[in-house]
Amino acid sequence: MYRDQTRFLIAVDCIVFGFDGEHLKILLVKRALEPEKDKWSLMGGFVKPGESLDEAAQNVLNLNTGLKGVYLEQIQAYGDPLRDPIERTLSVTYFALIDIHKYETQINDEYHAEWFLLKDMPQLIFDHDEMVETAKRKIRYKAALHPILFELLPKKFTIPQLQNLYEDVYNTQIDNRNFIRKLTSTGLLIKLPEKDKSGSKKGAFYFKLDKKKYKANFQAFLNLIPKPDKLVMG
Amino acid sequence: MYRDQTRFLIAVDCIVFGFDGEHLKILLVKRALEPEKDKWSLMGGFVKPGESLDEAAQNVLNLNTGLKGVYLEQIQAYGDPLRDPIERTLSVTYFALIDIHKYETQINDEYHAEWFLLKDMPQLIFDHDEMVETAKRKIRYKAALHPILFELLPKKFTIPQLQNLYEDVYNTQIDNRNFIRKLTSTGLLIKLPEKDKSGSKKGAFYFKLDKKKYKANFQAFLNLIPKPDKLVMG
DNA sequence: TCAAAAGTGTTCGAATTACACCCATGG
DNA sequence: CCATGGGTGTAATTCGAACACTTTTGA
Repeated sequence: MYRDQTRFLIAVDCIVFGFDGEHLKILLVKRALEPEKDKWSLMGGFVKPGESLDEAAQNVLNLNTGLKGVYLEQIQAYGDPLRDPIERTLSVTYFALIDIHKYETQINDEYHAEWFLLKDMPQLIFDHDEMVETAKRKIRYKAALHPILFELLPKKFTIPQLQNLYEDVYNTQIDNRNFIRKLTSTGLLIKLPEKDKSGSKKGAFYFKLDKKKYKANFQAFLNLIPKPDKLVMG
Repeated sequence: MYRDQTRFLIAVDCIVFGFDGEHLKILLVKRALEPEKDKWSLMGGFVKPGESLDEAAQNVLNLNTGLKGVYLEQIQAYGDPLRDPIERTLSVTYFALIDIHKYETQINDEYHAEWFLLKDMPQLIFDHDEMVETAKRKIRYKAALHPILFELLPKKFTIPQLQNLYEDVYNTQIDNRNFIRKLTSTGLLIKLPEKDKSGSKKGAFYFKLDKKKYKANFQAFLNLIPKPDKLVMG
């Protein structure tokens, strides 16, 4: 068999993004064990026998927040020998996109996770800050071409909400007429008869995703961001 | 410390691509140890204490081929509990892009790795076929936007060579006038005075990469492939 | 001299941008 | 009635796709 080979701890760490209508946020927890106990950290956990990586990530998320069936995507494996000072641990990172409103209270009550604006999040333990940077790059890169940001919104959402989201993710201003035209040309949206009156007197129509088209066209290239060439991607 | 947690074997597996002027090829080895001894396999190896993942991948490549400083990029971690029948092993895959001609003989003489056309490569062990499929998707995805395919060519190369490469990777025909125009508009190429006469009587001018611009513009979006929207990406 | 590949320009249509006004409503 | 954000159309430009002929030279 594979004698004489070293075995290592394997962890998954989740970068959980949410959107409050204005800004992208990240969900952090206070680390429960030494070292660095009570410092802010990504939510993570060790992979257990019998768990695949994807399952481990879903379990970590469920344990820390109570959420199930969340949109998760593997980002990268981090294997620096010294990244965990106690014992060498390989970490596989995932990003998670969740509808912040649906779970906001639940999270704060039952669990001790907390949302932070990306701009003023605290420093994290180990190499977690680097992981967050990579996750931010990855989400920008991917969302420039694929409609993943819908995962951050409720089932019913308005176009101004969506535009705010894109504007925050790319830190840019988007012309609303062009944005709407491109958006409707994708055929991904279904207009609902109701309006959201919370944002303005006139109210904005709700839309929902056309699930079938969403799944069928997920790999197709979008171009909702003007001149993505100027953005630094990677 | 982290007691009561299980440790696992960690491997890296490299999907090594080369280009013979006509077609993309993949470099495979005969597996040296049981189980599945002497079956075709990706080149891989266990991660050792003190080795980062990137280092482990470079070492695997160096051990199997003698190559150093190769273009390597992490693709994905595979963690299915049963993917290795002997003992659970996490595998982190990398793709490598190398100039096939520079190393062709060396590889065949000293090592027992062998180049295969992607179209008629043998079946591989474990989940290696799936890894290759993912690597192919990844390289197509990335090369549609970033100039990584240059890594497959010698320092001096001709535009027809480059076009063959793109045509093979995307299994499509590209109009040479449009291709040249887009290519020169990137400013990445420097024309050399010499010609390559091996491909035609007239001969084709050699070009080399403008390394500075290559590095500076690596993240910029290219669009050398007509209508990438129609390709399945992911 | 001719076969075979390299190299070069222009036209057309589609897609993207820039841009300004009316609409609906709650206060 | 008016302030606020939501929603709509058009013209100008840019970008990509389609397309055919001339050049070079070794055999």
